[in-house]
Amino acid sequence: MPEGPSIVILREETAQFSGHKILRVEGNSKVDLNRLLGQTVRSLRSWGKHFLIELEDASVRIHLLLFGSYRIDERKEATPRLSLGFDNGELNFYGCSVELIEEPLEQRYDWRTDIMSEQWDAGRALEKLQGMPGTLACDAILDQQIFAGAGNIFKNEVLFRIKVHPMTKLGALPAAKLQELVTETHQYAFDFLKWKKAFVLKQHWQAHRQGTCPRCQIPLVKAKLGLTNRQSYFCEGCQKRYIASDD
DNA sequence: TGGTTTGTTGCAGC
DNA sequence: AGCTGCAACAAACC
Repeated sequence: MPEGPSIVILREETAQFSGHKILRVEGNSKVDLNRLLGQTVRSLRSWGKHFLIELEDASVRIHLLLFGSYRIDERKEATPRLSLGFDNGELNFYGCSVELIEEPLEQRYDWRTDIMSEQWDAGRALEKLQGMPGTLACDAILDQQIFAGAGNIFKNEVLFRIKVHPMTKLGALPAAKLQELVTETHQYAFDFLKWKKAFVLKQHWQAHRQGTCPRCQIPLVKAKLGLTNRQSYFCEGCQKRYIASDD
């Protein structure tokens, strides 16, 4: 469920509720759900992996984390974390993080950082990356302050596409490769969206959870690298580990 | 069958 | 003080 393109799909699937009043609220979320009752949905938005329900005097922020799920006009057996009833259907969330945002969304979120947004600013991302030469490539792609919406699949697929070893420091990358890292992360987001909608996302994985390099036909390396302890899949044959001059 | 995992936070321990 | 690593959450997938 949870990477940026999946949240865009969630936003599209729930568009029917925009402009409708919340007639019923239930759920085991710790936030005060009563205050949502009677409010009209101003807009349904997303920022990175965040799904945002903008109401009249607050917004609800849903983060599906790793295992979260949702149902539209149907229910699962489990108790919903948040269930919203409208005059034209219902929206149920399970196993997710729910938070209330009191301030205006424009104040909280910078959509230039969201890889799925029309306001995505590649130049700004590049500047941020240039300012952190010691950061590993595998950590940079997971940084939500730079690529909001990118996750572990992105990390593995983008580094494979641009033929960069996950342990390469940004400062060691040639300028053109750093630029490629930005453009391919953005490009992969829309490939992900297209393939997920067609139910063929996994078929297009070249490195993530794969055993053999499709370019070199040698075994891929599987290792937990970087600050995040997330699994990396990469090819030691074709993904180059650039070395900085001061290393 | 059960280990793994599209994620993040908070806290214990050092 | 600031880091690291783990628990917690909770469920589909191979």
